[in-house]
Amino acid sequence: MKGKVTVITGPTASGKSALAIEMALQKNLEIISADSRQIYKGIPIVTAMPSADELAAVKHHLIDILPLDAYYSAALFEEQALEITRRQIEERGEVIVCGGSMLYIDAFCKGIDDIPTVSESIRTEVLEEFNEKGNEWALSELKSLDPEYYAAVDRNNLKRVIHALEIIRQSGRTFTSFRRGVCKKREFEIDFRYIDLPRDVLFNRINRRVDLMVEQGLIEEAERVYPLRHLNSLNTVGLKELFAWKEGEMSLPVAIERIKKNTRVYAKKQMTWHARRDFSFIKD
RNA sequence: GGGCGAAUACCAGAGUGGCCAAAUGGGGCAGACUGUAAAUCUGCUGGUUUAUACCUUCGGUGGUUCGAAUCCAUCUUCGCCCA
Repeated sequence: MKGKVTVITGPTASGKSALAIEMALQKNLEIISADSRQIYKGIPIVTAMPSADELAAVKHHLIDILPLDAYYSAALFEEQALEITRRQIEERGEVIVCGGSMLYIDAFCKGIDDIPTVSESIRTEVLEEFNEKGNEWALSELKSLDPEYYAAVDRNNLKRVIHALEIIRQSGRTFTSFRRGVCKKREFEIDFRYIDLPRDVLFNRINRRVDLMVEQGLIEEAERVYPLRHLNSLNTVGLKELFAWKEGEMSLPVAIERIKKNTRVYAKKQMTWHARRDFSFIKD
């Protein structure tokens, strides 16, 4: 089954969605969203989700479908996006993947290792033990259970250390044993398009878009989900700053400036990821 | 006109004789990253292509001292107070 996938990516606010929708309309295609936040329901404004009209005009997949407390991951994305891709290629021969979650794009194009999913019970078990015993424990535990990964991880990044411990406990094997890092072959052709704008142009777009979000009701949206603020899906630029404002940590104007700044930082991270990752394999 | 206080790196702001190229925060820049990734983590931010090295900095000038961002004199600017 040969087919073609146009992958549209780029930093936030670079105009990916508009381009994807334009292309979809032109060629009568559907869009698979590769966005780790737009996939959740209830936060359309912060995530700059396509408008209702746009969604009505072009079928979007993996967008606006998960409850805010649902677990999701790049691996799940790979699996689901590939499944949809297969169907779309059968039906239309082509599909568009569009989004700025670079890890998801990477997982889609190159694949991600098969690592067992950690059960809820083990997740909380490890977390509780960590809260009780602290960093030292986590590091020494990893050192004895998986010295190879211990040598490789950024030991300041406890989140990764803990994740490795979860995997080890879940599987009874080292985390290293799962980390193959091989690039999977895709049966379809990938037309990879990265939208690259001059930084000052992009940053102006970001600043304007944040103001626009506020006009569209960003603050109300944040207040609506405020009670759920501990959820990862809401640990998001545009919300966390408003949560901080709600907590009295900063004024509203400051919070809005912070959103702009953090969005710029986020865009830079996306640019760095793209610049440093090797997507050259796609060209052949 | 008189009195007092302040002047520090991009910004804010510590530092009040040597351990100061100067805390800390903000901002900026650069980077890591295969499992909630818009997350998480790291480095740099006076100059010298490398530096446990050298050079130039703490409003200006001139002093005191072995040594000054720190002390003295004076000038400038800015705040506040009395006229």
